[in-house]
Amino acid sequence: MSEIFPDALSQVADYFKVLSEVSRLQVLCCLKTGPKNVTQIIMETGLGQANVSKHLKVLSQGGIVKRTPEGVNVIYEITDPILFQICDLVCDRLAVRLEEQTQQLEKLGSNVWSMGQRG
Amino acid sequence: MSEIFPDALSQVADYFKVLSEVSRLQVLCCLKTGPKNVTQIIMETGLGQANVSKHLKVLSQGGIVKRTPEGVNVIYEITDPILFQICDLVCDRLAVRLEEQTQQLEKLGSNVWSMGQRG
DNA sequence: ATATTATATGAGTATATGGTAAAATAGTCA
DNA sequence: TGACTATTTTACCATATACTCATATAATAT
Repeated sequence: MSEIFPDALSQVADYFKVLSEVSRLQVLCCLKTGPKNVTQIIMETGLGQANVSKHLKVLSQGGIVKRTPEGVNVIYEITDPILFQICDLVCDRLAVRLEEQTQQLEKLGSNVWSMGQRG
Repeated sequence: MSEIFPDALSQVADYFKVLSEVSRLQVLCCLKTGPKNVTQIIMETGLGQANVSKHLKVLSQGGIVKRTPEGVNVIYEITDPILFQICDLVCDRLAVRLEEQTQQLEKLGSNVWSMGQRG
């Protein structure tokens, strides 16, 4: 975010894009507890096999996950502990927003109520 | 990222999705120096008028930007300072990756060189 | 070599989204 | 009211992508 030129921003955008899909976040959550092979990921997430394979490819090419073949299996693991810091910040932000929305709803509710009571 | 259920993850994914487009990051960079109206954003970013308007809507609905009409103009500003912490973390990560890639290229280069010198 | 298991890839479809041009809306002033 | 400016919305096209099914590749064992 230190540059205004689209060239630098596109890399940041690409990073966010990798994280902008629920299925991929599911896979990452699944990998949070440690390295797993594809079959384990498929079972834990409940996603389709080809689907998981493709998402793992995206995550791998995005540098978020490391791929290490091990015999017949392929082990995937999260390369970047910063990832969870990022996700935590987002979660914090979402929590704040949720709280704000709740407060606004309460305000709105009281307005509706007072209007209902009398013009 | 604290939940495994897709329901919670979809909100995180949505947040990332808003940040996963170069044009929107350009707009956010432009707003980094302070609140601006749409015309200013259009001029600073060089993006099309309708395009900027749409992106501002996405940013606004995503809760990343606050919209305040002011006479004929509409002022937009970043609601969430955490945003830049997130972007900074991503930039840090990208920098690390770039460095790793550079090192790998150097290794590769030396290998190629030694192979060229002799088997 | 063949079978088996684990993973990756290709084709096809449905959906989502970015960009642009044109029309619509909102606010202000004469 | 009508003209003018700022912003939003609509219609449309092109492109990207998530998902599934089927097939291909890779590694291992018999």
